[in-house]
Amino acid sequence: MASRPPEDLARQRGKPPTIVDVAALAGVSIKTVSRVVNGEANVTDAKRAGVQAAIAALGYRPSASARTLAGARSFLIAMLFDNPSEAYLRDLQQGVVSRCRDSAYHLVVEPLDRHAPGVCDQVRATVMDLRVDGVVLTCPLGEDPAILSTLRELGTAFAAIAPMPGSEIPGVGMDDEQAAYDMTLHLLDQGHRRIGFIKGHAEFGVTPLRWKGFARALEARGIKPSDALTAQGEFTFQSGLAAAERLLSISPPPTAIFASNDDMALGVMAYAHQRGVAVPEALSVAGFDDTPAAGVWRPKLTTVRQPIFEMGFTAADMLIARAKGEAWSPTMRMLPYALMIRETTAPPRRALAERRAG
Amino acid sequence: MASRPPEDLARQRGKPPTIVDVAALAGVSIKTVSRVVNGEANVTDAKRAGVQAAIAALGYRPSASARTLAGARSFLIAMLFDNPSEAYLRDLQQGVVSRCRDSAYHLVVEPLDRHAPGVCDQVRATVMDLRVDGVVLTCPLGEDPAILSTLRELGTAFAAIAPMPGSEIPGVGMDDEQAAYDMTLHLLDQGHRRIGFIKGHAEFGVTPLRWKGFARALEARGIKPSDALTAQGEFTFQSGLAAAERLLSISPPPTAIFASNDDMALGVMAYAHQRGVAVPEALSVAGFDDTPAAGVWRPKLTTVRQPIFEMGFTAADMLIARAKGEAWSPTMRMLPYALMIRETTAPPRRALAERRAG
DNA sequence: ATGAAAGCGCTAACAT
DNA sequence: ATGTTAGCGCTTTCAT
Repeated sequence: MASRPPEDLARQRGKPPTIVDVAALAGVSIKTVSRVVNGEANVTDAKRAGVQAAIAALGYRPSASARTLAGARSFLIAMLFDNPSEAYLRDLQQGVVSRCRDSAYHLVVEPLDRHAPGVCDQVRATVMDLRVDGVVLTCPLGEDPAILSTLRELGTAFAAIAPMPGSEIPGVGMDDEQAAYDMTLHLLDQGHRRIGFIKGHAEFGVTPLRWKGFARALEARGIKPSDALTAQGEFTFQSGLAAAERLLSISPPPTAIFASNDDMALGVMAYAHQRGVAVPEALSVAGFDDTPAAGVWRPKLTTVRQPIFEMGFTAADMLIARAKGEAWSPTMRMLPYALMIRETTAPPRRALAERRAG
Repeated sequence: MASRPPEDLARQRGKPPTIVDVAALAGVSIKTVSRVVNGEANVTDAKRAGVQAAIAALGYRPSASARTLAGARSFLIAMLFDNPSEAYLRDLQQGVVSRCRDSAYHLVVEPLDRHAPGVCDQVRATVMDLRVDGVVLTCPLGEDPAILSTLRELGTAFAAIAPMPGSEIPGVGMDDEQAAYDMTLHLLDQGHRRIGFIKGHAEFGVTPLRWKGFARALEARGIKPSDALTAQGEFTFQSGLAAAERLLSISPPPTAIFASNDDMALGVMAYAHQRGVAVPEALSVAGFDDTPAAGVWRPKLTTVRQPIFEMGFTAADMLIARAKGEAWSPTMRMLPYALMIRETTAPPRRALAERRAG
């Protein structure tokens, strides 16, 4: 008997169209359809147009599984994360997905607990089950030796968000140190001399960077960074609040506090509120990130705008380009940041008084 | 020549192990390996153990693509969303992924703009590219006719988060109306009589439900809900702040405000702070959701705890069960909620004075 | 510039 | 209880 029975009829309704259906409609071989779908050369314009028409008519979309099995790519990017900031995560996801859409890629998310015993197995499972084409490592996962070595062992491409500069880890970041330097200068320029600083979570690579930028700016103006005016935070609202409590209890208290991220800066503002300390009149506050909340709270927070969406977009771009076989330069790309000077920073009272007198 | 050349040697390093490698190592056929992997019957304990040992030794994980192509499932769940609350989204994702892990399933995320012209194509692309086994519809997507019909057309199973009760949409939710009723009763019991209410975004199904619960509780105590004390919100901090401004400008002002979600309740607190209105002394505030911020702000927000993580978990569970061929009852599952009575609700001043007098 | 044929790694249907 | 065989829908050679 013939080896292809009522196949084509059976396809009428039910399962989605395949490359065979498209080829039949367009009157070409499946290889030509494949060429058109993948934007390859060696197809005449007429045939290409015909195939495209057939694809549109059938609403054809190639099966990612079949492509994965036959080819070498899965059309899947995985994003690994263990980060406390929901807003940060959302922006990143949005950036990655936005890049994925143009190339029929999709984003698989993998929330992790980096201190749990089974993390590496989790990572291995995701990569091996899905054969993902690349992995986006949300900070601080790009600094995790266990995860990094798991990925390298698997031979999976990855791009870290804000990896340590000079660490040779491919990824996307910004100049955290310079940004912190700039923001500190802004505070200094307003006349602040006693500036409190809240460090980020110790496990994040950006934490020492932001601190360094802060300290360098102080020193540029002949001020020695003081331990008393430095508090350890964890990038959470709660830890910012606690740090503010400590910082504002010393005397004389700082006239400004620079927190290593917005969530902590918001915690500082909440504590100041509680204590009746007026912001920015009695205390200036600066943050880092420019989360949605920063622009919405009153007074509006002065902060550093991180290009989070763009970082996600760029990381996905690197990974997809590599999967397509384009040149892969495992380097760190730097994106521009911006100081968002809003309402929480102003000259300190004393400086104000002196200026009036002067 | 023999038809299987140095295949097995070539596999030494490089590509991941396949079912053939496992079968060879265990000395069984690939079908037996498949049976073990899929937990099917008809394998002796000895063989099963041998296969499991081989799997462990090789670090074998079945290729999802191959399984998809051969079988009928993709081991992928997609989550579609267009929701303003980052914290909500994160909890949901965590819930879904947590259920996925036991079954080698993974989560694909698809942020959408439900008012954009191309949404349905986006949905179609995700489902067709990946042949996802199920879709989680984050509210308010479970009420979007266009998305719903696209999914039905595609024959894709879906579970909505908080679909309208009685709408026949399968999913997971809680009794929003009853929860709002309970919270309102709490306010009433404390002596409040003039209670402001901030409605949620008009496009969300829960919005009229929460309002109804509020109104029903008022009426149970002989109070007529008043338009003047009702404000329209959009589930954002900003809209809560604006609503508070309007509500607190009428005279006499309400002694309590019940916001339809936490972000808006936080906006109310921020406005009250700005105006020097003490919470809860001069104004009680209640929210809905129990986001992380609710337990961390001072004073801590009284709110309704939504089982968001559990909803995600359950939705994934329904979808995975269906994909496995288990019984699929396209119904709405109800999960329990809880009142979190914290620090932002207290008897109103006048009531306090009366009690003292009494 | 185009196509034919051979798998990719699995599961399903059917032996045994 | 176990194994054999035929695809799933594509991409990859390799012809033409």
